Amino acid sequence: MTLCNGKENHKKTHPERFGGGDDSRPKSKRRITSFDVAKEAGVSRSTVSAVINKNTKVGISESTTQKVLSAAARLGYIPKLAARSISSHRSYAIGLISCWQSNSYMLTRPLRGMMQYLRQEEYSLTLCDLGSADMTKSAAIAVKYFLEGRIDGLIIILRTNAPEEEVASALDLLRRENMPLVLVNTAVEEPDIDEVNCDNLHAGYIATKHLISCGHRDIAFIYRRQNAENCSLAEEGRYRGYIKALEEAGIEPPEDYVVRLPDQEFDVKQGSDALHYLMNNDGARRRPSAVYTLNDTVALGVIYAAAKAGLHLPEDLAIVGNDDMEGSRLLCPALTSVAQPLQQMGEEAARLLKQRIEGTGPDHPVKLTLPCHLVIRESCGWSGQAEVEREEQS
Amino acid sequence: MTLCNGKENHKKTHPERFGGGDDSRPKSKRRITSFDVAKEAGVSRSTVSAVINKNTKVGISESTTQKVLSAAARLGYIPKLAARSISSHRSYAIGLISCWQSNSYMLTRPLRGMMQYLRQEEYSLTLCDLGSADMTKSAAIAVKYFLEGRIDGLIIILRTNAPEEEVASALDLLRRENMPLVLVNTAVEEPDIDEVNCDNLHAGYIATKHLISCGHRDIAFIYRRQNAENCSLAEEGRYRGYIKALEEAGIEPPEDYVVRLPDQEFDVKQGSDALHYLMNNDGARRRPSAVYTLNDTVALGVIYAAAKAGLHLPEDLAIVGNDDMEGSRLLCPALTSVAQPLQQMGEEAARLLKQRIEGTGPDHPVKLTLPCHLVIRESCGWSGQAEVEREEQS
DNA sequence: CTGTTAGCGCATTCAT
DNA sequence: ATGAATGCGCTAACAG
Repeated sequence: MTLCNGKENHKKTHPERFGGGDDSRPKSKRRITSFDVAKEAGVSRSTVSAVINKNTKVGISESTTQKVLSAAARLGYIPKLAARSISSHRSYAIGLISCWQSNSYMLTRPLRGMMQYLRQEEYSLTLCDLGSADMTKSAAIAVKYFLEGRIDGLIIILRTNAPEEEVASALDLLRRENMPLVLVNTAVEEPDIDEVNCDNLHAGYIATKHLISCGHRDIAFIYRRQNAENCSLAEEGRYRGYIKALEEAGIEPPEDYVVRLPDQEFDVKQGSDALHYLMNNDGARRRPSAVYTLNDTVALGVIYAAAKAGLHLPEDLAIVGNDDMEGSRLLCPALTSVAQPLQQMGEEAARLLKQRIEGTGPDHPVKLTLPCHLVIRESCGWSGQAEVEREEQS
Repeated sequence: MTLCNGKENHKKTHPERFGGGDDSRPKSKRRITSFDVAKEAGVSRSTVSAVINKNTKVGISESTTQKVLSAAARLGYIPKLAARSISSHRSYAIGLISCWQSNSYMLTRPLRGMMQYLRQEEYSLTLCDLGSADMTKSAAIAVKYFLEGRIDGLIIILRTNAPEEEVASALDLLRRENMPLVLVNTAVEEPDIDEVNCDNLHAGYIATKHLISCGHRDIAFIYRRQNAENCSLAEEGRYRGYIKALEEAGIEPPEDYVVRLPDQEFDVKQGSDALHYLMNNDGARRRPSAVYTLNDTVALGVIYAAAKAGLHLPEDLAIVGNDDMEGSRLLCPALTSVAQPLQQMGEEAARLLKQRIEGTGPDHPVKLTLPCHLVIRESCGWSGQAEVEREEQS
């Protein structure tokens, strides 16, 4: 009878899979348990458990620790997670919900950071739901996993434009079960939950400041807001940074250079539309000589439209994007863009969640804000160096 | 004392999270167990277990089944996975290894199919390793998860150009533990393992046939092979389809129109290089009027290079890509491409794996080959309709 | 500092 | 067709 394999007709179906490997790694019939390790090391099972779990509450002598560890290694002992789980009430797995589709860099980059961190911490990552239109449904899945004991906590990667009420009701569902939670990219401030964001105000600030450094004064800003009250923190932050940089340079924030896109999926077409709007301005002032867009996809649309309108970049129009999307460096001209530390955000989110799960976190909700930096390429005609370094360090 | 939450200093740190939700969903101190359901339904625990697990081996009367089900629903009974796991030797989770980076469509599209299917089958998905350069390392992680009892089986999404020996040794590691396995995108044929692929021969065939239908006879093919012996099945298949279509049309396969890229990461630059090679051909024959490339990224490079060389697409050069990458429809001209049924491949892989885990699969290894279809856009100048439909149905 | 005892919640024999 | 007993492998509270 083979381990963890209820049906043995595998043996009949794939005889090749059972051929010659048995002598190289002698498979005992029985699973190695903590009992075996205890016997081998000449101690008790609870001592083994304490050593394996690095339990500091009960002091184990160094020599005993080594005895147990070497015995475990000798026997190839791998603790059964289900058994640990049933008595420790932990699954050593965390769940992930992303409001972004599975191919979005807003998911994949943080994901890398999470996996890297969790692997070294002996946690695994279970996908709950990706790119769902209905956050409440996603939350329900996570709740089920939590109640089953599949996951110990949850990271949620939010969209900046997620409907406020939907987020609130989804979070309530999770709070009700007292599930450890960390939010990445918070759209709405939740005072009682750990959050990891990047410094969007600074993003808008360094982007705009760079354009000013390149000699521009007529700088447009393209973003999106749901409505006057309910705008996403991320985009509003970038807007405020844009305003701040202009004001510092003594430029009056030009209201008719600010384009508010309708609230829908980002698309290159939105960028084209925005540029057309800016070009056909009512003539009260010059057309902008530079644009900062809330992301690179929209910037791509601006580039397309500008090329079609016969504008040469960056001479006729300078442009800065946001997010440093893959592919932005391949554009003509290669796009200057504000990079978010997405991988690091994922790692920090995982770290915070682990602390919450294990109760080792601070007594107050943690609000992490990580710095962005500017990736300078060709789309603004910048040729300097010093400025670059200064911005990147900040 | 709250459920599944060892530390209660949460209560101290986030008092808001414990405020008013308690009356809406009365949380009993104790977890609802099968014992409670048995008592409520007036039956025994084993009956509850049999009903919940739809165990057909032991016959339960319809009326008892209903009694149990309604009692379970009334109490909000959610079986503890760890407990089920410890006695059933199943985790109801499957693992995923992808040789592709987390943002690659070769991972994300199948992933959608898997998650959708697994959710309805009450399995969860645990990420083992994504985009690792070292498959043996990935396999070691999966083995650990399997031995811990975190996962019941594994789906591996392979790269077409993964080194043969590395794949073999990684698979040996997995086979040795007798782990249920399904391969997506097999680079090397493994006679004893279930595999899901798309019909790459047909992909090359319909792409080339389409170009012939557009009136082209001088058709180049850009692909990549590691060496003469060890070439990936996927790319070799596309090559064979290309040859087949040419031969059917009475065109002699032109050896100097076949470009073999060096074995490295795909890049637009490779596409540019390939076109330059084709353009500077030794003059023994005309330059090709059409190109089929093994994927859209390389096609993008060809488009760039063609534009720089002053060629107008599709008049001067027609082009068909492969994979129908996101963004290919946004190119100028919008790229005609062979689409793989990646999402469906993921779903089928999950289905096969579940069968293997539960021992309900066929007695022989399953080799699924799913059809590709051509997505016709502007890059070949095609204006017909009938051909499109025909290809898509095949 | 270490060993003994007692569950955890479920699936799975076997009896009935 | 159903119920009672047994064990899965581990952790945690205790006693020594």
